[in-house]
Amino acid sequence: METKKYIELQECFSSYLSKKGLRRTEERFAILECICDLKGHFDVYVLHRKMEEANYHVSRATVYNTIEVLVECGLVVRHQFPVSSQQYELRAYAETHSHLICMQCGAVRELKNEALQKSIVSMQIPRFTSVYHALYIYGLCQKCSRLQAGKKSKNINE
Amino acid sequence: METKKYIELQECFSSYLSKKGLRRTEERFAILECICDLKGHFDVYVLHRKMEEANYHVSRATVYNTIEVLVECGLVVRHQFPVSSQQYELRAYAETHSHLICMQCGAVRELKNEALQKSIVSMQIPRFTSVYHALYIYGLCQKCSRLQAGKKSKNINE
DNA sequence: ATGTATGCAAACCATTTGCAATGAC
DNA sequence: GTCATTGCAAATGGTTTGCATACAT
Repeated sequence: METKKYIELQECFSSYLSKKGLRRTEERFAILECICDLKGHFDVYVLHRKMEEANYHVSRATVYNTIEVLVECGLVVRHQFPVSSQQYELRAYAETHSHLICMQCGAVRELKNEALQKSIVSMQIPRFTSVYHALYIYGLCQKCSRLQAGKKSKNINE
Repeated sequence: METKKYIELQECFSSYLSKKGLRRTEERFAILECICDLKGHFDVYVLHRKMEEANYHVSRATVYNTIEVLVECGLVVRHQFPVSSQQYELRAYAETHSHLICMQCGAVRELKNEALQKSIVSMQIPRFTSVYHALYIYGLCQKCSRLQAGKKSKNINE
């Protein structure tokens, strides 16, 4: 991420911390900086490892704490329901409601579609103040799609 | 869920099991039936408890195993990235890409919008075979929105 | 009869918690 | 100086695994 953008985020984080009466510690800014370098998706393990690799030691507890603050202030997005266990739903229900996620190999790819994003953002929702959204499209990536097609033609004789 | 719909799902599950050479056990159908009764979101804990309450005992391991099969055959949706740990992303990145999820209290509400769903489904995606999608809109529910507004007016004097 | 599926309990691992030491204010 | 934040290690809790038993095919 270009320096200018990082500084904006840093300032945003800094003013959020002040506003909330939270301390501006070296660790917190180091973690935000590391996240900026990671660019895409990450989990605590990856983030923590990256920081160790850069010879910047913070405890995992601090990483969790800082991420929490970053999520609260809206700089970081948590890609999950806000409960700890995995959530499921009958597909029949779920479908009545974009990352591209391959159901086979788990690869995650981003999809940009301005028109769609626009229509989501401009949607009027009663009794809800929307802040941001995430669209996940599940399916098969090109590679797995081909593999599956291969299997299918074999299975014709079953 | 009305009986007719459950039977359809049961048949779908049954034929999937046959096709894959998996056994059609009593437990597997009991679990699917219980999921149909649950209707909305659930986790393994809730599902397992519900079955115990109905005096139908299955081990948690079996619940996990069966859910896995149900996800594979597309009857059940897993509301998460296909990795075990929570995934994060800089909001600045995530935004370039509908459940209504309250960022404050975690309440999850469903939002239906046919036009939007239609435009998502009809979207042409290169090198990806889409199967289903999930749109999460994060923000504040009415209750928390009011609480926050209350706080803000207090904080004006900060 | 064969080998998959189940039940149980132990193992695993991401995340959280408790507490003493540190350091931002 | 005060008290939030950190680091460390232990605890927690959802999920997975190993293995003996049960049962669908």
